Amino acid sequence: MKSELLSIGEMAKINNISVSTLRLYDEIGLIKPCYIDGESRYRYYNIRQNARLDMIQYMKALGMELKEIKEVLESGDTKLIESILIRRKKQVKEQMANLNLQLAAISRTIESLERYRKSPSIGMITIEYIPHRKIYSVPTSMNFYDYGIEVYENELKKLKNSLIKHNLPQIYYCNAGTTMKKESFLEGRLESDEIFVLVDDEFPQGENIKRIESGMYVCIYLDSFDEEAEYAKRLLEYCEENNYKVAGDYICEVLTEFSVFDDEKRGMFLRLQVPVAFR
Amino acid sequence: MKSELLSIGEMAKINNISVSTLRLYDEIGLIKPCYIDGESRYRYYNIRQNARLDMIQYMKALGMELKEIKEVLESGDTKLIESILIRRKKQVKEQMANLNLQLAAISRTIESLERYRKSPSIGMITIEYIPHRKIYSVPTSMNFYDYGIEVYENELKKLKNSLIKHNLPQIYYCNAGTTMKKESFLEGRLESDEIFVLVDDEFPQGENIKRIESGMYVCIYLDSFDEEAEYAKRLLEYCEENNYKVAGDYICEVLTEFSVFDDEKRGMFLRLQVPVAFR
DNA sequence: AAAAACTCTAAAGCAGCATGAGAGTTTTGC
DNA sequence: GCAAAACTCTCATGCTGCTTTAGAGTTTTT
Repeated sequence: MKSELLSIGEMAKINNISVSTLRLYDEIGLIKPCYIDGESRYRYYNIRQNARLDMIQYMKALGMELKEIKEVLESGDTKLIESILIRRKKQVKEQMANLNLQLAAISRTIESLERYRKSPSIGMITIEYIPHRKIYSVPTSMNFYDYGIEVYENELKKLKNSLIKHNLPQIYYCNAGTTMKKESFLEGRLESDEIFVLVDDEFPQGENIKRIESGMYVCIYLDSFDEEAEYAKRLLEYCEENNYKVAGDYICEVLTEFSVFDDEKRGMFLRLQVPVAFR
Repeated sequence: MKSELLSIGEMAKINNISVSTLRLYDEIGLIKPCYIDGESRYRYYNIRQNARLDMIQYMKALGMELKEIKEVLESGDTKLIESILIRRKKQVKEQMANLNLQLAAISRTIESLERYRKSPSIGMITIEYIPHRKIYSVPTSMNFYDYGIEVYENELKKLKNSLIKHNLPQIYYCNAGTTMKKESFLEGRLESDEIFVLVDDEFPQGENIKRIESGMYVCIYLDSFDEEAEYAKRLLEYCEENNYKVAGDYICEVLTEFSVFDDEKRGMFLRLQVPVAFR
């Protein structure tokens, strides 16, 4: 080895990069060794080439693609770098916004799982204070109680498409639910009114956003949509027996939904609820 | 087509997903069509399978890998989801931290390019107020002025390795520089003292971090290290002629470095500077 | 001179799809 | 009832930025 020349291994070491990466860069023409042995085909670099390699690593750290880097290095045009960087800046900002949403969603999901484990048993009736919530909702176009799960799935799709159409994050999708007018509930008629997803404060304001007021709710827990009718009836009976006055619309809330046990049925944990006033 | 069954295209459409993605999911066993025609091999789905597909999309939105999703769906274990999510949460936080650094670096670079275009011509002497700066520096172990660019490159590598060793972001690497003691400068001896990178307020505090005070500086601009000696001499002469008292150490600052024009030499834009006091 | 360390080329693998070719199937419109 | 349009099939390839592996050859160290 000549004293001024660095073998590929040495070059890799002092630049904290792998040998194969250097070979790749050679191949695509990002940085070519300054000398290649005619017989052995061994690559040799000059320490001055560090400058270029630094530049490459710097641009990479800015999130530029190798192709872009090559283009810039070949064109020698700082305007080009700038336009790429400005574009990149936008990208990064978008990514950050997405990651923020993701983080919030992950936290919600973890909480949701925790809640699932600590939750009361099926059929249990509780009286709870529930803080206010925000929902993104669309009215149901068919009463899915009259039909099967297929219609419910359809309505759910409509909700999702509405989110997509309005360019809204779909990541809230896990905490869904439906509402029913107080009157329908009191008269024992099952008539769906709206379908919704719970959203948090980070969710952009908009037309389909509503607030559900905080308050005391009578709740019953169950784990399948199939039994909603029966449990809703029990809920109503309980209110009547105890003379609780139903003070608002009925909500069927999906607390946790992890379809992990079955291919076709939603594996759920539900809470039916009505706000009550005491007298 | 049977009325309850959805073709792959329909299934794709209502779920806002591509046909090829569905085929992929089938292949890897994430979600299998509920019926496959024996002759045509056409895939048919049931609308109930939306639940599972939703779950998949939700988990994907949380940043989980398809492999992990499959594992979870097969095991049916909520603990597994949770452990994956907790891991994922850390990842996301790291990514956000990185993106923040990236964003700052991109902004710095864009500014740097702007400055490059608006900068005074080579050899021009200016008297400027320069705000305070923070640097990450290591002492030079050899006086690179006595040797060639190779030794400078070596010192630069040491600086970089020091950053890596202390697990610090390397993204500041573009704005480097060197210092020289006031005494050396005044006596016309070129003796390197430290090599540094400029860092901003987001940079973690640590042992090698120093503050360079704000103040009035006499500066001279140039575009190659090779001429530093000559321009430093001019700078000194200028101070003497005008009776400016040198008030601190000499700094050679790399304002912009884009080695785009040449494979081997650092294509630079430099500002030599000394703080001065007026009397 | 043998052993250890290094380097070469060429190919495959990774994730999560997208795209395309060429052949077969189902639906639509008249 | 039949052609055309639309859809679907399988299989293969490509994308990014590398990493890994295999098998063969070269340098350096002992």
